[in-house]
Amino acid sequence: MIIMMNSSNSLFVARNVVLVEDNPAFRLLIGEAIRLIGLKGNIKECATGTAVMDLLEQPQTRLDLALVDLGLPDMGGIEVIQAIRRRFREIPILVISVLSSERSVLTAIRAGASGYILKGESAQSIGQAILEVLQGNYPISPSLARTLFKLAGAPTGKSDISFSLSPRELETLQSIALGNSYEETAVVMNIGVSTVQSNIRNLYRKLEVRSQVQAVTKARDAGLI
Amino acid sequence: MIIMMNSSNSLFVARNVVLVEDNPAFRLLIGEAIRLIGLKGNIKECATGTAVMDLLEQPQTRLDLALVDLGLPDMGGIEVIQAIRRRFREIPILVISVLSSERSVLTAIRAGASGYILKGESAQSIGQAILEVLQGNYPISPSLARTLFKLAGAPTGKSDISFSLSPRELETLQSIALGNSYEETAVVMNIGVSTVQSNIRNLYRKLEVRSQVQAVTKARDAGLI
DNA sequence: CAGCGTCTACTATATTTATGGGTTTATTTT
DNA sequence: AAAATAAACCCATAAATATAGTAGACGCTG
Repeated sequence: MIIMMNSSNSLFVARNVVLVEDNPAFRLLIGEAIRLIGLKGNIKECATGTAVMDLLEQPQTRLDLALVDLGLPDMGGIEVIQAIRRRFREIPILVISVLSSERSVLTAIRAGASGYILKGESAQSIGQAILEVLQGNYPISPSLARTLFKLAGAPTGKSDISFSLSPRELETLQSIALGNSYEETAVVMNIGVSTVQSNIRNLYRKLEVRSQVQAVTKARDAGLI
Repeated sequence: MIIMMNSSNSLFVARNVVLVEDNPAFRLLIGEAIRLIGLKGNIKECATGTAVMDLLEQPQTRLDLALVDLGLPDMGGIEVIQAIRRRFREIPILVISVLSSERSVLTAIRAGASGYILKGESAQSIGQAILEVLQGNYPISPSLARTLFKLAGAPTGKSDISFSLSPRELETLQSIALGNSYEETAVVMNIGVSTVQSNIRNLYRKLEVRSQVQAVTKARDAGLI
């Protein structure tokens, strides 16, 4: 787990790094982490998303590494990541955030992050993570590994949209999603076909759809199935 | 990153461990890893999948940790993981394998693995990984982290089943999957409703289904949509 | 208690879908 | 070259689904 620090290592040549972080205290912490691992480079600090955008727009800008915080005052860190990734296809982008939610991790990964580490970590650990992304690895805080496993194993693709279907309506929808007809659904749910129709009608209204396929698709996207 | 070894730590009480591994050399390596971290426990070694099954069938069997190799002589390690997971809902299951493919990692995770480490690692690293799973973390070899990121970010869920739909049949199906009716599909495809019906009928036969929802579901699973 | 939502149920009609029957054309197999 | 196969098209019809109107029983909330 310990990466040897070798002064002849190519990791330690001068590098162009952008640090996106609005909080001065954390800028110091991360600066400390960078010093700890002996990384020499030209470090640009951006406190806002717009500052990053300005930097990316300049044609002469070169980057080898981006360290970005998700919580910025003016725009979402996710958009910043996407913008950086669009401009520099290959560079490592390490997220350093206080946010530990599944949603944060997922959106960051989808946006193009190469690693995700929490701010609770020590300067030493953060430095270690920086070394790893530079080597092409994908460091992640141990407490987030579980989240990552879950995401990898269960491709839910959950959206944050949530529909307030009643229990029976949900059951009805789930039965339909399995490919059951109204009649089959009525049998397995121990209700009449008329009731299935009622349930379907009501959940169609809630989901704003007008066919089984649309309902099932929408429900899948919303993670109801 | 370094976990302190503290003899008063609850990790080091006696534990019931099962080691599933057919190769004697690797059994020694893993035994060495266990000694290195000072884990005391009752270690059962199984060289075959059936041996594990026998063990699981005994009512008095108690387990706190499973270490399983994916390459077994008689049955797939995946099935072993599933069986262990069925019997013991909560225990950590650490995969120790030579297989580094995306597919191996994914199926192991879906089967219920709590960590995945490659056999190329040192006894020290393996021991470290064992400590981590015991703490509820999800250790993974650094070289696999990229795979995990990819899986988490791009939930393709592709199955290897492939159906030979003709181009028009596929188009028809895709239109239906968007929630279009036969009539709407006919318009966008510049054909008659009758033809849509024919296409649908033919692809139903190929997919062996009898409704839109079933067809769309099957096609999604097969990665056609 | 009046109102709202849920769950159940029925009737009735309109629309859509599933499935039967075909034809033609092109490709592959025998 | 004849036969078989599959794609793409059309028609007709029975089955299933969507939509509308209505309504009783139940529980919850203001």
